[in-house]
Amino acid sequence: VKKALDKRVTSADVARAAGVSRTTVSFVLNNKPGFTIGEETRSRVLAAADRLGYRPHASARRLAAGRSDLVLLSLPDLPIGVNVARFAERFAAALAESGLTVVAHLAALPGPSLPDVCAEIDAAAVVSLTSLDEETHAALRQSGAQVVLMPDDAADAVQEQIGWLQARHLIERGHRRLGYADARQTVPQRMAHVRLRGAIRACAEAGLEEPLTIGVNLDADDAAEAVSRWRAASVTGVCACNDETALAVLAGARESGLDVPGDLAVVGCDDIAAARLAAPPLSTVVFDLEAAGKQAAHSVLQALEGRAADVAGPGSEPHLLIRRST
Amino acid sequence: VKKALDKRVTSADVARAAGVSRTTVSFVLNNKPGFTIGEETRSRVLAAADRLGYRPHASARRLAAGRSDLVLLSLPDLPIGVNVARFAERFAAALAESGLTVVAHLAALPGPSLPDVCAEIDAAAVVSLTSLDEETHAALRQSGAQVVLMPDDAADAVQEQIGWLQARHLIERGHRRLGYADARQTVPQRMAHVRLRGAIRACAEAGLEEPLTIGVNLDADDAAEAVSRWRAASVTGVCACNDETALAVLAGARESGLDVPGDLAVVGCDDIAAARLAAPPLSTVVFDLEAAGKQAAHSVLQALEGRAADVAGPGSEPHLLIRRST
DNA sequence: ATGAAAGCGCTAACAA
DNA sequence: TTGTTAGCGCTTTCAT
Repeated sequence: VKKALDKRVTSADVARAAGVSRTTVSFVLNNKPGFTIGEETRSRVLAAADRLGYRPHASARRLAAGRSDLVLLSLPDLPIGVNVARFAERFAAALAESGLTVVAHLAALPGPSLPDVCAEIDAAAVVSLTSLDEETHAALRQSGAQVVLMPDDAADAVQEQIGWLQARHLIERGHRRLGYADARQTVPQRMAHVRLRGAIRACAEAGLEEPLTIGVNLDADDAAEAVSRWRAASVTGVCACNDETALAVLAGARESGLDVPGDLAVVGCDDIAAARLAAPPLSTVVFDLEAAGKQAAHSVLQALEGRAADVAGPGSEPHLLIRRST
Repeated sequence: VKKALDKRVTSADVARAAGVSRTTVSFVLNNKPGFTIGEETRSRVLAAADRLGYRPHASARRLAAGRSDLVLLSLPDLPIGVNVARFAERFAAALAESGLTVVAHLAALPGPSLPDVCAEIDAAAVVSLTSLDEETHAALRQSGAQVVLMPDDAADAVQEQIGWLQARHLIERGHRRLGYADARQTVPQRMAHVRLRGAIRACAEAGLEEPLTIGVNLDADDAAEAVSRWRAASVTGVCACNDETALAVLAGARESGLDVPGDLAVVGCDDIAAARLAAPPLSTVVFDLEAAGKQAAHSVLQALEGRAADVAGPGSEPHLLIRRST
């Protein structure tokens, strides 16, 4: 038994060690459907591969086979919250079962563009959590991606619905002039705009002015300033683009000596743990991306099945609900 | 001009279109050091490549060149916080400048193991944010990774130091019996144990009993129960493994009608926004992973320079400091 | 049931 | 300065 430390173990090495041809090795290791492998040969090959610590060269395999088992998941924003985490969890679980390998592209980081990364790893499928423009989409297809999945209009509608729910929540409780707290400090949440649109729609439907939008840092002093501007404009209820921003507004109101929700009502979005633990607990819109993760995985699988699929559809309709705490 | 929609554009196509050989194409596109390319030929090749929308087949390139420009960043826990985000940001920025492509492995997700993923994408380097056991490390090397980077003893020492700092903070303020709040609900933070060790050491140094450790869910009721157990054991100060858990303890204390920090002092770790926005604001240990990210990138680059490097060293010493709020 | 041989698309000596 | 040629490690038809 000789241990080679410097050179890669190739399938030829395994073949030699097992006294068979490379073809046989390939058949055995890939469990080829044409089940023509003798039991003794099979185990001999397996043993040799194991003993030599053989790992097939993935790039060579992709080149020869002309297909890839890699799925690239593009995550837009960087501190990754629980919602996206749950999405990813379901997504990965479903794909793992089919032997696909998921790697993530952290789009918020500096570096090569999504199509470049896709090309570099030679992914079979790309799933993005944000809509891609036509150009990017074309580039992805050209990069070899066989299937490209992204939120479609339906998914956007869900985001819009979130803003709508927030505003409705406040309007139903008698608020006639609303504010909207946008995140200023963090990486701009790409979905914030869509949500705002929903809030605007809710106001319009109720015959109200559209919300007074103010960018808020995750800082009590800064939020206090925003709060005073809202107060000056007779705003009594504020929708925040996410829970962290909502917590900032809460802190700002507290600093201004205001009672929440008496003087100022706040509703967030995401249902992060910290929001539930705040005093008073935040009202927040909960949306469940788990189902979407599973569905996205199925779309990918189905599309890859025929190895010829195109842009696939929605990420399903997450259950939207508002958790009332105030 | 013919547009082929079904077949991949290969370097041969470009060569044909430009009326040169594949070698020339390869040289031009890779900007080979042996700068022997005529200006006219060069532009002709570039034009043809662009016109055909040529993208080199990355797998084929890796196979032929025998090297990879992929770096796999393994992220252990899934909701990804700001610390790790900042680390990744610096890390990616430094590597992007050198033309390396970073993709992330979300280790918390179900699916193939790190070595498997590494092999599948054929990464040149792997960086993990948690220590890898000897077996995994060996598997990674066998998977073709030329450099494997992970927190070493020094990095572990930093984590331990965090726990120590938390405990010291409380001890210095006169607390003689400490509690430790471990996360129960979330994916077990792999570093929590190391931190706890630091807290234990601080207690030992001060001649105190070791902290009473209780697992706490991110839930006020559950935390309230933990709080009453601590109170029963005369605990007056609690170190939490992270800020979210600390917020839960805060909520639990509030629910029990206790004054913070009067009746129970709490110190977290991570300095998340929500902690700063809580009432009262949380004391927390801040540690800065940005420097570590940059340093990790440099280690990778240096190691890859000689394409022969081994396990590299520390992730530098983050600046540790405690933000006192109470 | 197994092996021989022809590539997959690219790079990199070596010629010319 | 450019083209010829020989692989990289694997898959896969086609013989055997």
